[in-house]
Amino acid sequence: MGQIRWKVSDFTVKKEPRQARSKASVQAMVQACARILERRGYAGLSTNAIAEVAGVSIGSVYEYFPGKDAIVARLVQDMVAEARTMLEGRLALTDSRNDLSSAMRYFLGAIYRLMRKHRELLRVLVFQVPYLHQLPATRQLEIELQQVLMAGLDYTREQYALNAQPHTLYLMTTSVAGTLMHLVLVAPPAMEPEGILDALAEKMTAWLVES
Amino acid sequence: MGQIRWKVSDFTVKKEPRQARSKASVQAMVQACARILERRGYAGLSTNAIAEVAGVSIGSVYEYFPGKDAIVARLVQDMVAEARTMLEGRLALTDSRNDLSSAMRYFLGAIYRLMRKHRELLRVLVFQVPYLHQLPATRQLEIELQQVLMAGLDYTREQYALNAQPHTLYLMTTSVAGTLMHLVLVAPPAMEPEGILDALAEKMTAWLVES
DNA sequence: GTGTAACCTGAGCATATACTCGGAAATACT
DNA sequence: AGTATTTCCGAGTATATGCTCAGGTTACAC
Repeated sequence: MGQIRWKVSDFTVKKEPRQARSKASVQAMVQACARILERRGYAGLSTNAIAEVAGVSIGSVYEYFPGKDAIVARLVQDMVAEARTMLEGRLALTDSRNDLSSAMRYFLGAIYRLMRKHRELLRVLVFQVPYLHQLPATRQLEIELQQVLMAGLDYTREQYALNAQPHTLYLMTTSVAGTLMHLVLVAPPAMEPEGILDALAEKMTAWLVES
Repeated sequence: MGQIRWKVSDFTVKKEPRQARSKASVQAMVQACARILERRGYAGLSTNAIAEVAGVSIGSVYEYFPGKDAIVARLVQDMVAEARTMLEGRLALTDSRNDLSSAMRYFLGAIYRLMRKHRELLRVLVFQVPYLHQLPATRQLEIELQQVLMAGLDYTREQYALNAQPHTLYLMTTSVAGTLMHLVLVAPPAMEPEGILDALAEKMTAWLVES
């Protein structure tokens, strides 16, 4: 019963790199991890492969990570950090737009482009990495996205009379996530994403205003 | 580039079982596969483990399947078959209801309960099996769900003036999928599903009528 | 009953991957 | 320059998993 559990110790670093040389090595391992995941999938990820692609020896890998899962966790952590800074920047720009619908559309577009940029890597992380949901970085991303959304709502609440039912926010996030996931990872390229994002933004703002 | 590819030969049976004895063996292997996936995850799935849990020898496994992936494919195929018969039965009942909103709610509830029933297995299949989307059974399920939805719409179109934009159907399916996935696989049990399904059904019918 | 085909067995081989460890090389410190 | 610390190396070991094959057992047709 319940999901299979992983020890947190599997996801923490063994030793903190001190010199610039070792910092570069660690970075190379994480990058190599990303490239292998993109090209060979999670099943094709091994510590030996990471060492080879990163251009370091297998011994160095175990000097800083207890295993491949810790490297994946570090990779996810870095990606979440990138997403956070990017979304914060976009949100600052969004504030200047006083139209709720266009602000929503702008925000959706930003998230879509970010996901699109890491298409293959995201596909492997979501559909193949068993412990993704239990990673601290993943949980943190969910929390922060929630906070960003709430902040945006609080801001626009002063201008519009938003009447969000308790379930509306949940339906919004899960619906948007489902559509974006399908659009980026599953839908054929023939499907025009911009028009769909337009419609999605329109529907979501309608939920907020009319609910 | 693009996703990692699997050969179709990896998913087909090696030899068709003729006697009742061997049919039972094959069924036992598929069941064992399901139990192992639920309890140990995809990483814990091996042909040796399948043979042991199924109570047959490792040689018998390779008599009928080229590898574990073929057994997983067969398992998915069986689950899709179960889902199809169940949904067809429910759809027949749905026809008798003339209220669009309650029919939608009824259908969503049926899908939710079916997913809930196979919670852990579904989680592993969706989040860990790399080739799930490329399985014939998976693609077939998507097509059939689409057809079921279209049929339901055609039926109700005679009673309501449904004005579905080209993107509305896509947004509906992906949104519902996203919400159901989160509700079943991610959301904490504390979250009350029935109320959320109520709200979801209401929103979706609103999309169909007002769009 | 006898022969044939289907079915089953499991020890064993090949391969891949995780991970160690003794020691060399580079860097920092004084 | 001398010493300590950090970093790196990679052959080697342990283990797990995929998969084979020669031979035994069961079911069925005649």
